Amino acid sequence: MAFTCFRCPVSFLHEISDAFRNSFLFLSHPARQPRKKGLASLRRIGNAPDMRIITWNINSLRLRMPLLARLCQDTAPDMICLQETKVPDALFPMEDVRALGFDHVVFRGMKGYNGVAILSRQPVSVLEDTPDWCERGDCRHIAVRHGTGAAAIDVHDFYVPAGGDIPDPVENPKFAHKLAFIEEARHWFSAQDMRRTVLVGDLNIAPLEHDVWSHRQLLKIVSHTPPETEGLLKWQHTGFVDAMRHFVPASEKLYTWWSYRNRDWRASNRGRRLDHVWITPDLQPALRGMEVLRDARDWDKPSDHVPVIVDLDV
DNA sequence: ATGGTGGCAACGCCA
Repeated sequence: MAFTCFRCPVSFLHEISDAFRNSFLFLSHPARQPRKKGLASLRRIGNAPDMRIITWNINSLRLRMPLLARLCQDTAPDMICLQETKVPDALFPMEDVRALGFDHVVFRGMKGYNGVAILSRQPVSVLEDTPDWCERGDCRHIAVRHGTGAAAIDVHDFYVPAGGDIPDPVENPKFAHKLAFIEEARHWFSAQDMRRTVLVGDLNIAPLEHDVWSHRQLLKIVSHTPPETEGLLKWQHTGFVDAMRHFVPASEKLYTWWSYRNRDWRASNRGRRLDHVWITPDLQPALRGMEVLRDARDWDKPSDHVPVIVDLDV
């Protein structure tokens, strides 16, 4: 890649136009597996949804490929939005991902850090007209259109900068970058005419009091400081509603991340809700269920984030 | 108040 190109290239699996090959591919993959009973607690009503989307900061796709396979077996998602894939595009494990039944994959990765990917069972097309946030060439956002015409749904997958340790934009350039990122995102989305849009990802901010284990003790901790939480809510209010809080009242604790640095994450339960699912209000009637897969935090060599599942009847 | 762990990639960064 030329040094002058700050934009990471978007790579995607070429559509296979031949009908015979399509049907062969379809048959060569296991049919969509039944939803497993382990999700009995899923906050939903009725039978299988039309579309199950999962967002997960996987913290290295290649290292945790077996966990991704398990996630698919257990939950049979239609689409998975990953963050922190930590894999350059040239090394993306396309064959492994296809073997899980995702024939339509888009990704934007770089060496060592960041990286996002969307895995889909059904065709998607990349939304090309998205900014290079803060002109960094970071791989922190990718978006697709699923379906066509009036039934189309746009899905944005974000990995917001963590922001370092010191909550001061003057002292800490990483914190300044984080604030600039969410401000730029707010501006961009406020200018969009959004319909049937889902925004998911690791937004690295826990905006509500009960999105953290101790509101008082975390007010000066990056991820829960007022400039971040206010900035994130302003971004959300450009046209989204919080789909997770649609199911879990704001008065109830809700976390998606537990630090590696806690000896017993479940006992101490010092969690934060850093991962989010937002939808435009026209999709609110389609909301069928949501689940934070807490058990994934105890899988072998876990990510510090757990998957969040949302079911839509679209 | 401090330090605790993990991934990547190379003996330090980032989270």
